[in-house]
Amino acid sequence: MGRITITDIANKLKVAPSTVSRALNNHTSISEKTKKNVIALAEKLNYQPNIMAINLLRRKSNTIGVIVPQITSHFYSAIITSIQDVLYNTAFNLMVCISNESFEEEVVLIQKLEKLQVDGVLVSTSSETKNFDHIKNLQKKGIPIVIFDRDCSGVRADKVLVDDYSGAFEAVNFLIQSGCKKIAHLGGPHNSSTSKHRLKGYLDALKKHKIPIKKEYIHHVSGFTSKSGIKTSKDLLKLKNPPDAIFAVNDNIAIAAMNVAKKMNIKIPEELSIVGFNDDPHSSFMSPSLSTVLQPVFSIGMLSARILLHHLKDVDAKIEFRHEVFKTELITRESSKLLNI
Amino acid sequence: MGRITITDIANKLKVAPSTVSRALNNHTSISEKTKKNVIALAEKLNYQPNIMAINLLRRKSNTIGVIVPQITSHFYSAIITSIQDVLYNTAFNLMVCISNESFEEEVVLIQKLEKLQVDGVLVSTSSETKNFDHIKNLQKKGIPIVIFDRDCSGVRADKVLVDDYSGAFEAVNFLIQSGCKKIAHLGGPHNSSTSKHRLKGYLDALKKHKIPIKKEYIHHVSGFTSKSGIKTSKDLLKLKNPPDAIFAVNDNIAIAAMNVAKKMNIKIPEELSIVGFNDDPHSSFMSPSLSTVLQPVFSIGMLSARILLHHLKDVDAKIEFRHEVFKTELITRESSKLLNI
DNA sequence: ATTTTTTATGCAAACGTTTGCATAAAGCTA
DNA sequence: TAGCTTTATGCAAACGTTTGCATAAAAAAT
Repeated sequence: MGRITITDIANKLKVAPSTVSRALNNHTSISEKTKKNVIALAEKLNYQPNIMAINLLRRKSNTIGVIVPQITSHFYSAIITSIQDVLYNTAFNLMVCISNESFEEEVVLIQKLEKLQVDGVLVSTSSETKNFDHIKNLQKKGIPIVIFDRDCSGVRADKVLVDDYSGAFEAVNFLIQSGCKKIAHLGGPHNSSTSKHRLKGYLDALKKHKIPIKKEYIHHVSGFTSKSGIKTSKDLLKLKNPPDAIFAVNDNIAIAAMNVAKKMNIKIPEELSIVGFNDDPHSSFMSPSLSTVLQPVFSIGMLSARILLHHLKDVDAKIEFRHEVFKTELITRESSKLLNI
Repeated sequence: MGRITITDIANKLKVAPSTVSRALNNHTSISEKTKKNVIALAEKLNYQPNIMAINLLRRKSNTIGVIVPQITSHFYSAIITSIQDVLYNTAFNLMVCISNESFEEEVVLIQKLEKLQVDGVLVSTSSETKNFDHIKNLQKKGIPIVIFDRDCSGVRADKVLVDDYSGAFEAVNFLIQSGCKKIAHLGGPHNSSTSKHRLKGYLDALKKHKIPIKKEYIHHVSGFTSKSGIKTSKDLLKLKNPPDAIFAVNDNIAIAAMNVAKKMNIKIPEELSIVGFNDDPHSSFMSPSLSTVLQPVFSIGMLSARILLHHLKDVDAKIEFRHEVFKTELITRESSKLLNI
C-alpha cells in the first residue's frame, strides 16, 4: 500500500509505463482514448509523480537556496517573504538557510546547498565574511548566484544592492542642514559592505561641509541588534564633549541610542538628533518616532528572485551579469530637528 | 565534464561501482587497500554523492517542512531560527513555507510538501484556518506532524503549545490588582486558537474578580501587525467611558494602542495601563517600555524540532503523541502601574 | 592436499521517471 | 492493391545509488 506509481497505472490499464507517462505529460501522438483513461485512473488513485525520480533524471532539484545572516530582523524576514511570494507560482521550492552572521556556518551552508544540487542561490553574506572563495566555488560548479544587499567585492555575479552610500550621505547631510554640528556615527561590524558604505557616506557628507572628522565620534557595534547598541551608545554619549546628532547604521542601533539618551535625560531632538537606517515597522511607533532611511525591502527580494528565475529559464543564455542598485528614501520624523530654512 | 559519479571512480580504479559504494560507506568486508584507494580518488576528484539518487532509493527526501503564517514578526522568525539551529547538525534540510495567514495558501503549501515527500512537517496554521482536513490528509500519508503555537483542535498529533490562557489570565489579574477597573481587550483574529485562549484568560480573570464584562471593551483586530491595531485602538479609546487598561493580544497591537493613546494625550500608565503579549525585543525600548507576557520562543522551536527528529529516528516506534505546553512569564515594565501592595 | 571457512569483489536488480528508437496498426494516395 | 505516411504504442536505456546474492580468491582447518 505504498505510493502509487506510473507502473501501477500502466499495469492496471495494460499499457506500458511510457504510455502512461506520455499521457500524463500531454505528449504528442497519444490517442485521446488512452489519454482519458490514464488521466481518469491517475486522478482516481490520486497519483503523485515521484519528484526524486524526475529530479534524478533531469539532474536538477527544482530548489533554490537562499542564505541570509539572520531572519529575526524585519529587513531580512521581509526579503525572504518577498522571495517566497515570487516563487509561490513557480515550480521552485525555496530552501532558507541562516548563517547566524557566522562565516563558518555560511561556508557549511554553501556546501550543503551544493550537495543538494540546488538550481540557484541567493546570498547575503555574514558580517564576518571577507573571503568569497566559497561563493566563487559554487559559481564554478555552474550554479547561478544572485548576491543581494551585502556586496561581495571582487565576485562577478548578479547583484541587487542598495545605495547605502547615498542613503547615508543624504541622512548626514540632512542632519547638518538642520543645524547639527557634532555628528557621530554608530557603525556596524567592519567587514560588512553595507557598514562600509554607510560609513563612507557619513564621512563624505561631513567633508562636503568641511566639518572635521573626529575619531571619538565614530564607534562600531559588534552586532546589528539593539542589545549590542546599548554599550556603544553609552560610551558615545558619555564623552565630555558629546555629539548633538547620531547617524546609526540601522534602526535597532538608533533605538538603543535613543533609549540610552533618554535615560541620561538628553532631550531628543533638541539636544540630540537621531537618524537610523531601514525604516523597520516599529520605528515609527517609537517616541519620539525615529527618522530613518527607507530601503525598498520587498523590491530587493522580488527583483533578486526574478533575476535568478530568469537565469534558470534561459539556461546558459549567457547574458551579462546584472547590477541593480536601489535608491533609498530619507524619512524624517520626530527624532531629528526640522530643517531650518 | 559533468559531475563525477561513483561509476567514474569505479572505472578509473577498475573495480565495480558497488565496491566503490561500499568503500565510501565504510561497509563490512572491504579490503583496507581498496578502501584507501577509493577514498583517496574520491577525495581527489572531489566526489559528491548524488542525493537525488540516494533519496530515490531510500524513498525519503531528508527534508523537513515548516509552515508558518508569516516570518516578519519576531515570534515566528525566532522559532524558525531555533528550528534551523537544531537541524544544523543533522542531515535534514529545512523547507520554510509562509502561508501569509491565508488558508488557501496553507493548503497549497501542504500539497507542495507532500509532493516533495518531506519526511516530516512542523506547522502553525494561518489565522483563517478552521478546517484541518489538509493536515489530517498529510498525516494519513504517514508523514509525522508537529503542531506548534497555534493548536488544531480535533487533530491528533504532537503538539507544542503555549499556555496562552494562563498568560492572559495572569496579565489581566495583574492589571486588576494594580488598581485598574475598566480593562479592555484588543483581541486577535477570531479563528486563531491563541486569540481564543487569550480572550478566555481575559474573561476569566475579570470573572474571578467579579468585574462585569463589557462588550464595548472587547475589540478584535484583523491582523497581528501594529498597523491593523491603530484603527481599533482609536475606536476603543474614543468611547465616552474609555478603559483604564488594555490587555492586547500581542505587543504589536499594544504598541499601536500606546501610540494612539499618546496622540490623545492619555497618560500611560497613570490613566491607561497597557500589557502586551510576546515580549518582542523592541518592546522594552518603547517609551514607556511595554509590560508584556513572555513566551519562550526558542524553546518552542527547539522542542518542536526535537520531537519531530525523534519520530524520524525511531521510525514507527509508535509512541503516543506528545502534548507539551510552555508556561509564560509576566514582565512588568513602565506601561502598567505598579502593584499597590 | 583437500575441504571448509573467511574475505573481498562483482553482478544485477531496484528506486520511478522520461525519451529515443523501433514497430505495429491504421489511414492515405495514386 | 501496393506503397507511403501518419498515429499510437512498446522496449529498453538512462539518471546514480545501494544491496542481496553469487562467486572467486585467500586463509584456515583437517
